Amino acid sequence: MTQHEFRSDCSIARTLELAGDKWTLLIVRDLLWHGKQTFQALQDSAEHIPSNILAERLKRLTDWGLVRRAAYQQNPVRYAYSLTDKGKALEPVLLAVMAWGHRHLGGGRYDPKSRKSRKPVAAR
Amino acid sequence: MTQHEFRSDCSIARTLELAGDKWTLLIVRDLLWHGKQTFQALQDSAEHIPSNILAERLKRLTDWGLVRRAAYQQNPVRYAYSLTDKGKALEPVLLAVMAWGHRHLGGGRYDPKSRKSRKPVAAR
DNA sequence: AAGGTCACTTGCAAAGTGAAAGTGTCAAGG
DNA sequence: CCTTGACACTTTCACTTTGCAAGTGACCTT
Repeated sequence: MTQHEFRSDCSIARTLELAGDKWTLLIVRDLLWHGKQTFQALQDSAEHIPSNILAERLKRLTDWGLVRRAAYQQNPVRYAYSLTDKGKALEPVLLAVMAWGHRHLGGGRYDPKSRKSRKPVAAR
Repeated sequence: MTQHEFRSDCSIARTLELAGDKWTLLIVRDLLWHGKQTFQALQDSAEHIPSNILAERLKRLTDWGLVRRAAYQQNPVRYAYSLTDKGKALEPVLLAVMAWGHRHLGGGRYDPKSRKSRKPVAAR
């Protein structure tokens, strides 16, 4: 991990320096829950992340040790991205964010145990 | 709340459209845990949020119904910001983010029950 | 040789960010 | 009465980030 000057000691402030944007947690979501492993697969998600942003975020997540990149074949070389333990440890964050968005923004819900998604619901 | 076109049905993607930046959750943190109520108090936090950003985020949080603004005195008018139930419901998100940042980025920890902060710890 | 896939990279306009200074309201002090 | 000061923002502007589109290079299939 690159050494980094944090704004403050606050764990929340620090985490937001890594993941405080509209895309990073979606990449983690796809790696953790939706079996996406390749650049292409990540790019094809419903939210249509621009490829330059995806490349930059994967680099950052790799630098910070949440993601690793490995060639899974040669000729042609193809890479698989996967979460490290540090990356997988974000699951409770995803679950809490999802629960809030489901309850208050009417978004869908995904159940990691059954690996199934439930329909969204009207916001209250 | 302003009607808003969400990128997708995903609850996480939706929540990130509201709170996917480096500041929003810190404002919620200060309102929820640190007794900050005024613009000034929020601005004086350790992370030094720029005042234009603070104003814009408070407006957004208010539009989305997580925060309310009320004059607590006249002559001169002074405003107090506070969280609605919808805003308070973000506490589990804050807790999960904080736990991750404490464990993996060496940030400090705050205990809502005792209202005390613990020292940061070296990252592993 | 031509076309296709994958994994990015580049170019560029538009939007967002942040430091600093400014505005308007009112109260208190000299 | 006039200056100073607090509070709650707003404005300005340089700089950075974002996002769309197109391009690149490696390699494979037809």
